[in-house]
Amino acid sequence: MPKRPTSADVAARAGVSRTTVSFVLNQRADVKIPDETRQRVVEAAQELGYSPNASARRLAGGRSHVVALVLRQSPEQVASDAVLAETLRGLSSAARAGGFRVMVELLEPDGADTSYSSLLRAQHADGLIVSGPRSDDPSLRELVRDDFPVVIQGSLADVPVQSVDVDNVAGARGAVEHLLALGHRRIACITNARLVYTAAQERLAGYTQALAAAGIPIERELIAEADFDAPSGHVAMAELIGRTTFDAAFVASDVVALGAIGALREAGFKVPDDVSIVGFDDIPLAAYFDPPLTTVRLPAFELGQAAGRALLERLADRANPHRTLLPTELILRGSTSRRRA
Amino acid sequence: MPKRPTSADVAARAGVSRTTVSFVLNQRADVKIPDETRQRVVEAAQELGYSPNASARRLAGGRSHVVALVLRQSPEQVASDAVLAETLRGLSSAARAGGFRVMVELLEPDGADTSYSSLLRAQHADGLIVSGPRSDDPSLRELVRDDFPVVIQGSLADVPVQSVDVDNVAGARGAVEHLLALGHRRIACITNARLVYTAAQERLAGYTQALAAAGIPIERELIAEADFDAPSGHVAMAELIGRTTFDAAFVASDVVALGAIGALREAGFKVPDDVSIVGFDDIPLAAYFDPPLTTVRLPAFELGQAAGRALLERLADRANPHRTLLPTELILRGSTSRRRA
DNA sequence: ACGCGTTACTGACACGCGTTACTCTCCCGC
DNA sequence: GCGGGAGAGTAACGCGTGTCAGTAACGCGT
Repeated sequence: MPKRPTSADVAARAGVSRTTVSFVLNQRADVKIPDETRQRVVEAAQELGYSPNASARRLAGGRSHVVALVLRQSPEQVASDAVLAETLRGLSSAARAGGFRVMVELLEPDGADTSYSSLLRAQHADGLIVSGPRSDDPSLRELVRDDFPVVIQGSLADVPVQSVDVDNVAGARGAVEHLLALGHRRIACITNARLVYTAAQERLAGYTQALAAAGIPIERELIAEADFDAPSGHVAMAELIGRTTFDAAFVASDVVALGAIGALREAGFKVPDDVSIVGFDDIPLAAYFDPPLTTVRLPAFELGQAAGRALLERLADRANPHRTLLPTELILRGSTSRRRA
Repeated sequence: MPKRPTSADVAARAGVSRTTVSFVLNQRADVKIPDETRQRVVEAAQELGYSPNASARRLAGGRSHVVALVLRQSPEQVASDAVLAETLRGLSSAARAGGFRVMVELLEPDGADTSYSSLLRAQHADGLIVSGPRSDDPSLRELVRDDFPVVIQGSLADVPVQSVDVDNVAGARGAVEHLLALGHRRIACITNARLVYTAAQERLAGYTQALAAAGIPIERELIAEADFDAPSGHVAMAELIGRTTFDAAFVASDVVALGAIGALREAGFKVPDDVSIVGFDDIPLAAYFDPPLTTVRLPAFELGQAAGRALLERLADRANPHRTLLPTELILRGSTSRRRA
């Protein structure tokens, strides 16, 4: 491994001082450097293959130019999170645009491993994006209290912190309204996760709002909880089938919906002829389910990007909205049809 | 944001020198410090909520204790890479065990954006794991030439660098042998990606090896190329159907297989009655396809972990094998059946 | 000749830590 | 009484950069 050149090497080669090198390479507008000198420095740096040492830069500058994405989810959840990759892409894109790099911190589930706060305290990162937070996360509250730059991806009602999320309520409401418009009246709901997760609560709220607006009473027995993955969707749907009847279901996650559709098939129901299904997320495979899944598109890339931008603005001390909600879009495919006469 | 305490603050509070603080907190075995003093320092650090500044540490120590994962894939590829999350988890787990953190660098596709080499040159990271490399990547060759710590996840024939991968050839061969054992003789193959990707080449090689071993000639028209996602699988299968006949197919990716199954369904073929299908990857949803997909399990978590470990060993200058191949496992589900008499 | 402003730079410090070489004290053996 | 060694700890340097205060040279008006 060859010794890396330092700014002093560049300075020597260009015949100027280290300070000048710094000025030139950082393009400081408030210092006048003639083009001729500037040129010499740039060339010298080029020839030596110089790139400034990140650590030294951070130490001197006080900022790391790194943002960290903290994933506060269980392994199963991460594994079945079909949109994580897209979100990460969005975040990465936003970070890059601001000259930041991205770190990822995967936490062990319900571990006392709240070590991620050390990311900030050790200045490993300048800011954090916390995904899938639980309200019972003490170190998150602590960070917020100490006014560290944190953006939550998701929502957390009672913590005063900036957050970015998709409009789960409106998305779910739209999905159910679609089913209503098709003439369905007995509409079941399978949540995407247990109701300790706010996203699950919100999507359920969208469901109840839509029904309420249509003057349809909410029936407890039409609602079942799933838990992120397809197996839980299978179980939930099997329960519903054994418990009551319905001619449509809003399943608040495509992955869960796939499991649910399997249960329907096993019970002899056809989708959408016997039961219409609307999912949520629009994972890439949803269009290839059998039947192709009507679902609510979650703008995953944009979500990551919005979170990144929000954090960067926070870091730049610019005022910005406390909460950003991204719109969803209903994607019509083959898993819903008009209620049979 | 409160001012963070430094080691000098801890030293003052404990009534010792900064050096002693450093010795104690780094648990240096070669320096004798009485327990009583040690205790005082630890307490002082605790009370102040001290955590050492990562940048300063790196600068002084010369190592960043960060590894970076470079994803050299197109957005579509990343989005449909169902195992990325798992791989990341594995890498993260290995890194954490070694006291490292993980950075992620998503590259724009075929961009001249080879900036990731700056990750190392700027000492942002101590080592790199490059996923999905293309052989035509100049900056990768450059890094290898300069002897930077790089581990490739995947394979790259003519670049002398350490690599970790799943045994694609054996996995594919096993899949096809399974089809042969069921009595199938006309077996089609749809690749998981274009053949510029080595993984696609290898899986295809497994297919041809299995056929060759069974004394079955390879027919060009039984082979079609897909491109990571379900739509491409749909197209590829439609082409095959229009071109020839077969009673089984090895589809070298579950995601692609889902698209392929859709095409079969549209053409009026039943899986597995008319055509048996074996996939590859065992994505979490594979068990919930209709029919549940027989496939080759790719140990994604272990792959990430192995890559992380390999890199860490490299960084510790320990000798280690040049190439690690992880075994796959054939998962039998419902998409394959014995050939009809 | 002198003051003054401008241009084009540079010297030196700060950032927070790891680490080497060194000091000081105390005690032990002779 | 004195050399020597172990124990306990420290001063000081170096890592590579950003940045402020400062300076030398020069032009220009009077």
